[in-house]
Amino acid sequence: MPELPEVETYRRFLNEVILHQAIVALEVRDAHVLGTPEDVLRENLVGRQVTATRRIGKNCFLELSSGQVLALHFGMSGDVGAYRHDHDAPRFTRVALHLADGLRVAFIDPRKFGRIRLTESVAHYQQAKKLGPDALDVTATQLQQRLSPKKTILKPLLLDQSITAGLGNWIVDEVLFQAKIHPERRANTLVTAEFEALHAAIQLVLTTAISHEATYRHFPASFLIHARGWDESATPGTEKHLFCPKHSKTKIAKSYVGGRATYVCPRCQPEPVKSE
DNA sequence: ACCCTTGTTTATGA
DNA sequence: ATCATAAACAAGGG
Repeated sequence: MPELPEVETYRRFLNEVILHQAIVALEVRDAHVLGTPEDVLRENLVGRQVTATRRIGKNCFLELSSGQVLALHFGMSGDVGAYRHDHDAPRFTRVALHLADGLRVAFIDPRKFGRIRLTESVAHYQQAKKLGPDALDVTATQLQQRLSPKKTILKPLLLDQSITAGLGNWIVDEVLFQAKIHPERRANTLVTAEFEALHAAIQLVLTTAISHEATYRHFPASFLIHARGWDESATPGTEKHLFCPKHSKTKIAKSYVGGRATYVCPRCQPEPVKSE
C-alpha cells in the first residue's frame, strides 16, 4: 500500500519513536531487502542516532548523526512497526534497529520489494533515482510545464516518479476522478484550468489520505476508492459498491491503462474524442 | 491451482 | 530520443 500518504504516516511514526536515541544494534532477518551490504550498514548505524526524518514521494529518509542518510523504500508491501521483545516482532519483520532504551524499530515487508540503503545525502539520492518534486510541493504551473510537452496519455505520466514523486496507482485514479479528467487524455490537450483542477485534486487526495493516516475505510464517501472493492468481499466479480459516489446510477468502469488496473466514472470523466 | 496485487527496473521493439 | 509493453522481482491471499 505504500504510496505517499502511507510513507508520510510511517515517517511521522519513525519521527516519534527513533529520534535522538543511540542505535545499539542492527538486526538483519532477511538480507534481501538490503541495498547496502550488511556490514557497511552496521558500521554506519551502530553508535549513531537519527537526527531528522525526511520524505520525498514514496521514499523516507533517516538522517544520521554521522552525516550519512538511511533511505527507505517500501516497495509494494512495506510497513514499519515497533516492539520490545523478540517474540513480539511483527510477522515479516526483515530488519530491526535496536535502540538504547530497548525499543526495536521494524522494517516489515512480506513481499520483499522494499529496500534499505545508505546514501550520502537526500539530494544525491533524489538525483540518482531521478525523483521529481514531491507531489505535495508541486505547483499547478510546474505540472503544466512538465506535462504539456508530452503527447502521451496522462495516467502513466502521473505515475512517473521523475515528473512528480509520490503518486501511485490508486491515488492517480482518485486524483483524476476528483479532477474530472479521463486517464487516457493526451497530456498536451489539457487546458490551464485542467492543470489547476489536477493540482487541486492532488492536494485534496493527499491531504485527506494523510489526515486519515492512509486508512481507506475512513475516507469521505465522495472518494472513488470505495468503488475499488478492496473492502470485505474482494473476490473478483463480487465487489460491492461499484457506483459513482456522485452519480449513484452510474457504474464505475474498470479497464487497464498503461498496464495498470484503472477505475473511471464514465459520466464524471468523459472519454477523450479521437481527434485528441 | 490460478489469478490478482498498492512499485520499480530492465529489456525489447516500434 | 521517445514511447509502449511486458517481464522480472517475491509472496500472500482470495
